[in-house]
Amino acid sequence: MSQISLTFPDGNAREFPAGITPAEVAQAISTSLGKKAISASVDGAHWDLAWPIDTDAAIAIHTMQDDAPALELIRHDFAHVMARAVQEIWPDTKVTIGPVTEKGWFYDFDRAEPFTPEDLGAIEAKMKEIVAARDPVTTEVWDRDRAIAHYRDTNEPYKVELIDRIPEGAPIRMYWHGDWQDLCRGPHLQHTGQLPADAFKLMGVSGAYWFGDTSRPMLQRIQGVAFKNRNDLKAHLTFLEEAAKRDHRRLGREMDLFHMQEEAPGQVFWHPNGWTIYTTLQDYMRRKQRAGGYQEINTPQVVDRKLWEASGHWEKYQHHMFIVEVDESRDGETDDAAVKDKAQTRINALKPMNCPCHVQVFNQGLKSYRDLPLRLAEFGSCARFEPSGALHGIMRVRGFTQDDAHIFCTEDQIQEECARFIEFLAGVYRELGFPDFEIRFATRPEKRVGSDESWDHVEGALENAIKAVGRDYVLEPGDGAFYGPKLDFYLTDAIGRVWQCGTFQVDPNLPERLGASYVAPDGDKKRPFMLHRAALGSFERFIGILIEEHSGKLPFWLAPRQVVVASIVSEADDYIHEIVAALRAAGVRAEADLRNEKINYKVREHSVGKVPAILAIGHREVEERTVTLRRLGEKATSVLSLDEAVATLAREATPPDLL
RNA sequence: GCCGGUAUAGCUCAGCUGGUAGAGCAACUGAUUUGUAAUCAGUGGGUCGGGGGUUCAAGUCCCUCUGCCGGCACCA
Repeated sequence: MSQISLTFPDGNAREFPAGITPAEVAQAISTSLGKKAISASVDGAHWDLAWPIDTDAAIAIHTMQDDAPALELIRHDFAHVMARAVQEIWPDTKVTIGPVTEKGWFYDFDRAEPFTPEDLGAIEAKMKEIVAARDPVTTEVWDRDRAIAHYRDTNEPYKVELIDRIPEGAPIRMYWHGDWQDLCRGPHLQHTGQLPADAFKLMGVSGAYWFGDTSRPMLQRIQGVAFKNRNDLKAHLTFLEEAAKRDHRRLGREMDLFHMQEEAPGQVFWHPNGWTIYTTLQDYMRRKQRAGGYQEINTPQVVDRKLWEASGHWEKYQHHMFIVEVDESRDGETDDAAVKDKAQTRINALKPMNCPCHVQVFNQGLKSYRDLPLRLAEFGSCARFEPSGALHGIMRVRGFTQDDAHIFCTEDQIQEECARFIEFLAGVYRELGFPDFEIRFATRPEKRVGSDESWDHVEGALENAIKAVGRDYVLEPGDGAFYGPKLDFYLTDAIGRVWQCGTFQVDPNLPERLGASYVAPDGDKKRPFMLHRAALGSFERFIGILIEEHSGKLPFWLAPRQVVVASIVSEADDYIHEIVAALRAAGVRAEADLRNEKINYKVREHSVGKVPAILAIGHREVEERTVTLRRLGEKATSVLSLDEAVATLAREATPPDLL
């Protein structure tokens, strides 16, 4: 038998007979490692202890101490244990796939009857039995025909499909957890008793399409989470509870920011507090854009279908548009049948995006190459008929306002404009408290318009721009629009969710369709490029992210209610009016709380309401012309003179770009 | 859009196998003038999401529509 050389993490190499398994390697190193081993890395691949190694390789033996492989095995084996439990309880259930997810796993099933939330308890109980049984996990490689025949016999059509998807030459592995058998690429633990029976939880049932294919019947997905021990599970469940407390939908109600209702699904009714955040943010963006060389415009909401036909949206995007039909004969308010016969209905659509309207502005008058780059910005209110299942608070809505702009420029100006925009966006994000963001670079898709030379040039411009400003990017090959590449900018919020906010798209197509042109130096008319870009994305989503990021405790300058001046005794009322007036004159959003309540009550109420500063005023403050300041979330208080307090708070109320 | 769940007072929720609705907080009224996360007492408040059906009787059972929640799909 031939020998192979295995190199360990410490750099030492040892000879072993070919076909040795990691289990045997671990045993050869020491009996205790042989007992503790759960899997291995072989040339970087996660390797089952039972798989033979046939060639020279770098090897590392993993134990439960190694978090990443341990968690992967735990979650993966739980997926199988759950599928086995389900099939033991409901033998008519067909199994499909069950991959590991970020905190656990899911497994999709095909069963006529829906799983109920109550069923989850029964499944969990059965899973614990399987763990307690300490059933061995074993594996074999089968040939394709045998595997297919097996799954035909056992009436598991999804597994047959899966085998068809396994590329020629790749091993088809069968695993057994006790007597229960599944097709799986592995690796796995050695027996079910290695699973922590007190560190998993089934989280729910939902629908899911087989490989995302909406034309197929829906499967039922059961999701679970699993950790190495009970404490980690508890920590995760606590984290979920905390996340729920900072949910913008909950805080939106508690802080009286906005509401939504049935008659306008996916659209926001902003209350005074919420609208204060919105306008403060908008004022900020307006100043930033002006400083960044943008000119602000405003364009119509309701636009005749003719424009959408010209832009291509009518053909490609109609299902997402709110269509408005207007009978123009209504003008005369007549009942005259003859007039009604002549009635003409006109079909309009609410704009789902601003770009076609911006081209109309560009097209007015004659543009020269000297006008380029021309940067037209609009806080553009858009309406999109998003599918009902996509709606989510104010993060995914049907009516929203973008901090949109379109830059009309020449091909040679794209790189410079892209770099400028990335710096602009980075500055905005930094000032808004998001110094870190991710750029995803989406390149040419299969179906596209334009020559390869043109794509080469434009993609190169974007890549150079990213490099020029010293940023990294994640490449998303083939994800660009059919007319040009794009950059998307992603923020991660305080609970780890990733949101797309900013975008930068290169578009030679729409200027072409809508006949935009400029006069070039040689006197010829040429097509400009159009760059679609947004930094915040939409005010609605961005405010939702801000709320969740800060658990409602917004930075002082953005807080809708900045200071409450609360009386301890009613003799302080006159002085409090004076304080409030002084703060307001200095640009601070201040209000008085003169109610006949104890200071404890007021402090609690305004703390719950996330007011960043409370000034408590009693006899002492009146006499000394001071204020006692208490910051949100802090127990300590500090005494300041009135002038000091106004100066300090006024400074804090100043937006970051004006400091 | 699809699968599942869900809808009771302003909010959070209770209401068992059908017998015409309750609590806490909030609101309102009164008393209390109070020193940093809930002062006390009293009062009012709900066609139980909409529509239809079964039944002597429906918040409760059935159908349907709508919204919301969790996923899937979508987010050129």
